[in-house]
Amino acid sequence: MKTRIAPSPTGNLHLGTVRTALYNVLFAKKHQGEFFFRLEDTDRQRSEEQFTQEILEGFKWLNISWDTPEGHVAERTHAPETLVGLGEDGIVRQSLREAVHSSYIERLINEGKAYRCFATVEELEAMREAQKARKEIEKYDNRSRAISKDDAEKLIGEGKPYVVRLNLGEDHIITWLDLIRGEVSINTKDLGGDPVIQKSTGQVLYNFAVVIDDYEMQISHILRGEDHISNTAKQIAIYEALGFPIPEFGHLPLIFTKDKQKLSKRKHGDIASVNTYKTQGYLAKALVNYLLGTSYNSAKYGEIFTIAEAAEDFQIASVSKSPAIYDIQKLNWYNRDYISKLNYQEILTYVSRFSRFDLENNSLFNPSQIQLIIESIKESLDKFEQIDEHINYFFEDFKLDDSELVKIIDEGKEVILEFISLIGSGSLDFTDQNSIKNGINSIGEKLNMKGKKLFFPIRVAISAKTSGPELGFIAVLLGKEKIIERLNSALLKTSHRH
RNA sequence: GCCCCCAUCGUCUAGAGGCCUAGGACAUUCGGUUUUCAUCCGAACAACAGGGAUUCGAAUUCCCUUGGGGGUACCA
Repeated sequence: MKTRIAPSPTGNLHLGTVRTALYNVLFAKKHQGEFFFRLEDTDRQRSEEQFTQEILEGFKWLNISWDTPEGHVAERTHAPETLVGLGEDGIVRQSLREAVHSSYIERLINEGKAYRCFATVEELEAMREAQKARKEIEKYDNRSRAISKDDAEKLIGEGKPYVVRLNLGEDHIITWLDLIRGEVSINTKDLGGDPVIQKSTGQVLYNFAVVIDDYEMQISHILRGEDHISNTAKQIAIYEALGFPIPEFGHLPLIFTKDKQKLSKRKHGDIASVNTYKTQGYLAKALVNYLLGTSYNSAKYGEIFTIAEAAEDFQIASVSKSPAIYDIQKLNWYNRDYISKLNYQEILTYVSRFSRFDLENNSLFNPSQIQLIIESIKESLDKFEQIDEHINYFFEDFKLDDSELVKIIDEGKEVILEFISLIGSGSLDFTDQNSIKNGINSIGEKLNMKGKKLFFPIRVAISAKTSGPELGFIAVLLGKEKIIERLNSALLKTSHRH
């Protein structure tokens, strides 16, 4: 059992690519097979080295690794001993395999299974126009099938450009037993005429290169998105023409956005790019779990599982057939769950990377205080990017500008006034959070206030937040001076009464 | 247009003819805890797209309709 992922470096690492990779890894793992990586970098116009690097970094971040393929040495039609295009990194680069691809094209032409088509783009356009006018289905009419060898050679001699097309032969039905969908069949007459397999530039087309490469890499099971279903029919026709054994295919459902659009780099930008999750402080394991959890669920582990755990009872046939809608809330839930399972050292590492404050070498707080602070807020972190909005008031002063917050201060100024005078009386111990808490309680009794009315004004005054750790906890860490200072400056925001 | 794929709570899903009064998770709402917020705990809300057929019995099988999606290149 050999599976693979074959991304093309024409953009950032896409969530869909990762999901497909994950299922291939999972499937291979389940059957103690191998998983390979091929870079489909033949589109020189759109491929960029920068994207290649991003994709590789993304895979590294996600902790997805691959095996090194050996290839079909015995059946090789060309010289080298090892798989052409295989790098030391175990990656097969399609762009290095052009000669290999061409050799197979030649073979197909010689065997009469493919032919040269000299029709120009203009001719083909005219043909389609005419078909349209006649209300026929627009497709290539296989006009060049009949060109004789002599005529073809003559035209080549004249330097006329040509493409190579695969001869699909008589209309017939191509059927395969899809690993996920069951039997799928497509009539060759619906394929739009004999497909081009080599461009006039000499470069082979995607569908052809894929077949050659998958064959030589000995891929046995191809799991890919369902947007490839009609490619599969064409590819099977190529496998048949070449006499290659046909691998198993499985077509995964796509990921959609809420408006049921295919998640695309162009239209949905950031959310489609893995890099976004990395830079916002998602845990790779959470993203992996989320992605696997759409379309598959583990009978044994329920919602939360690693790839290794999922592999224990993975059944390819029970992967969902219908598309999954991207749900950031569920991803966030996974991420919170994974964060909560991290130990403090791990959290500190992440949090330090995302905070603008120097947490590991801090002048205001010692390491154990930092630990208290971080552990007090870690439960409310969707992603590490949010760290500073939860801890900033510990490290720096703030301006109370938000009208909601000012309103809370204004309505609760008596509480604040009372708290200031209580602190002034010297009866509160700022080394003991219970002392502070009891103090606040006594204010509640005195003013006959409780709940929100009592706590919110103080909380907002000292943290500019409506949520966070215990007030006593915050007060002890910030200290008496800072608390008084913040209470007083909060009062400046109130409408003056005295 | 043509071809192909898909169809269970708002979302991800469980469900392989009777275990389904359709289960779980996320989200939402309401309680409890926290004299506040968050956390945590408990509960509620909420779905088999529609119509036929097969069957003693259908979310599960078949057909049609509808809806959604994908493909239809000398892109990958």
